Amino acid sequence: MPPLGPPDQETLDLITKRGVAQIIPEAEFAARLQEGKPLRLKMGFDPSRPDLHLGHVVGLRKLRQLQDLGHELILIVGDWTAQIGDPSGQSDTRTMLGADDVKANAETYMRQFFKVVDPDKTRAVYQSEWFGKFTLADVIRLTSRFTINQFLHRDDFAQRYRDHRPIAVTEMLYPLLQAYDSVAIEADVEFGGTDQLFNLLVGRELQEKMGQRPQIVFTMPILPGTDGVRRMGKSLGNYIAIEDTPRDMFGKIMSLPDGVIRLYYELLTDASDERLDEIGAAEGPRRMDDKKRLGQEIVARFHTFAEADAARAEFERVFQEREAPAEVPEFAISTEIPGVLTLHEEYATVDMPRLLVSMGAAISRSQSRRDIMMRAVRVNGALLTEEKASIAYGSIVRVGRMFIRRLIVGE
RNA sequence: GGAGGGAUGGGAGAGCGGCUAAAUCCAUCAGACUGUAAAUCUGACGCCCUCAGGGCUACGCAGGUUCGAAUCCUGCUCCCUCCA
Repeated sequence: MPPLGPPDQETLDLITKRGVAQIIPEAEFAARLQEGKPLRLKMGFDPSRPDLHLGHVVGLRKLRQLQDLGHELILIVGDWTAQIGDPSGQSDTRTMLGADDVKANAETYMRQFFKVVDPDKTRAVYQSEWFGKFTLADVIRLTSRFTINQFLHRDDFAQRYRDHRPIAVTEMLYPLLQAYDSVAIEADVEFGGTDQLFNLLVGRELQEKMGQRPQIVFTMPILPGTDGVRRMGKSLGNYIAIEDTPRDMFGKIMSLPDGVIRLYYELLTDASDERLDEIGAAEGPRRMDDKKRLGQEIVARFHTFAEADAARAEFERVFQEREAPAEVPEFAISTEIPGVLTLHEEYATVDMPRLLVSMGAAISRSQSRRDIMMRAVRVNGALLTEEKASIAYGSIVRVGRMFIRRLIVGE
């Protein structure tokens, strides 16, 4: 590893300005980068939710940039905090994950994680390394360092308190545990979304109280999900997963409201500031082209360039030209399949609503009927209006935009 | 320990004896349009059937009152707030 030199101004700007919400205190962060030794970068991870999406990638890219300067990432596997649940989420009671589940989830997580972050400069540690040994006395000592008043200032708590909505005692513990993690690993910088600000600051304060150099707090903007409004999150169903197929990843990006494209470029790519301004100002077809390029770039990062190009071509073909995709999944029919009435030499007579359920196009016959009534079902491009139909083998059945299958004869 | 409030469809949230498969909003799905799986507009949105009609389930759980209950009563379970 080359000796750590201070970053040049350009790199420093990229790290501290681009896709950053707040660095506290900023001057000190710059100073620490000049110290010439690897900083310990801290990032937490909730092992009950091992699926990474683009919202996480914003932070991971930042970590990567710093790793490339020689700094070291310490990933905290939050096997204890996961049981509490972060207050910023909906307050659902969590069940305790078994050690095996945690481990399996952690592995899944790492597989995705290292698509962005450098594994050679990453160390994963489990909270149970220190909390496993914690005694009640330790807990009391820890809690005694803060007041309820401080915690009630946290936005989320303040709001709920004002609205007379519940705040669980354990929720108070969450920031404390997270803060103690920083002490345990002697973190130099902790990263999180802007919603994490409070927790990160508690860590900073606790370190100071315990005689350590307080960590820098580094927050990043929250990436909106595919609805363009709410934060990207698995529970909200508006996420683009790192492991989505190229087709889905591209499609989901195309389904983003136009208004957030610029932000996506800003938080997820290295596009120059000039380019960002262009994107913000683009109108008409150019806007769409920017969106397609974004899709390609992101698909390429998590898959390959070839797949990215293919995803774009496929999208244009299927959704713009309204043609059948290059590869249509097949569905084999036989008399065993509900909805198939009789098989003839070259065609089959079918009960369409029932067949569509068998094919997975709809969850119930009622739903299928509605689809047919709403003119959403086509066979080889021709609108299907009757429930009883004769369909030639090899026909392409399409329901809406997304569902498409070729019928073949199977055993 | 005391007082009070609540549990309704994927979510939020109306309804408070029949006109309620249950307003409205969000989400979802479809159609039109288009420059996209953008935006906008329109429509659908429990399940089943021999389907312009019919049937069966459904408003925390279990009973009850009633010709009829998400709506009233009783008992349970769970949740929340406030006061101490």
